[in-house]
Amino acid sequence: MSDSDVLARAFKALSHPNRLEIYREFVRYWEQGQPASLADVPAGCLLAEGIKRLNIGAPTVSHHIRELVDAGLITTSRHGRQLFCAVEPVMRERLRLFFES
Amino acid sequence: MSDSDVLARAFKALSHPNRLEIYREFVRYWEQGQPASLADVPAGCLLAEGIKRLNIGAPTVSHHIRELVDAGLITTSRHGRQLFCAVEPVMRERLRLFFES
DNA sequence: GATTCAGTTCGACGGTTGTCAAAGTATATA
DNA sequence: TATATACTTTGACAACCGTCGAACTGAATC
Repeated sequence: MSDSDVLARAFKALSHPNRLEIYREFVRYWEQGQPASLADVPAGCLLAEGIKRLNIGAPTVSHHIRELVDAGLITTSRHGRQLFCAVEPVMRERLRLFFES
Repeated sequence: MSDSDVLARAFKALSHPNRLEIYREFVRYWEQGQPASLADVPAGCLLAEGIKRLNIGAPTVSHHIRELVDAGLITTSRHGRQLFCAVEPVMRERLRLFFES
């Protein structure tokens, strides 16, 4: 896959307002050094609020998250029945560099 | 329009490999301090090569350029019958900052 | 083991997108 | 004025996308 294809795929993943908002929510947690779960978690790292506000169903969120993963923008890990998502810093830096002149 | 909507629209404009390649071609000229024309120009600032290689028709290129303009990524100016395109630095910087942590 | 919970997969539907051919517009040139 | 150039507009069509409801999976809890 060419460089342009990789970048275009990442931009496509961020090209829908809802998906972009989901990514931003993960960035917020990531900047605090915490992964985010899709559901409420007792101790601090709850994600739900930002995503619940979007008013989209669970299947749609699941679909969006897979696109973010496939584009290399985030990674996921499973703890019990919860899915935790974390920003992929290498791709983030790669995208930042694309806009640097 | 919200911040996320503006960003999502810009990412959408860059989400297709052909359109991304067109934008990159403009960036190349812009970094040399030159606007780029869609057609061959005798004196240096010819754009054609990069875009011709994509093998898409003129109507499609025209359509892609309008999307880049509408997304605020480039500006255009007309000189005679040629259209010159230049990167919009403010939007470029805004996108760079989005990926800065 | 039955039930709840957190997320996934499937199938479907309406809306959007990338592309082209054909026709159109506006500017330059002969 | 006639012709060529450099796009643009229109209309069409296949492919793709975001969303949902319904059914499913696997892990926790009763």
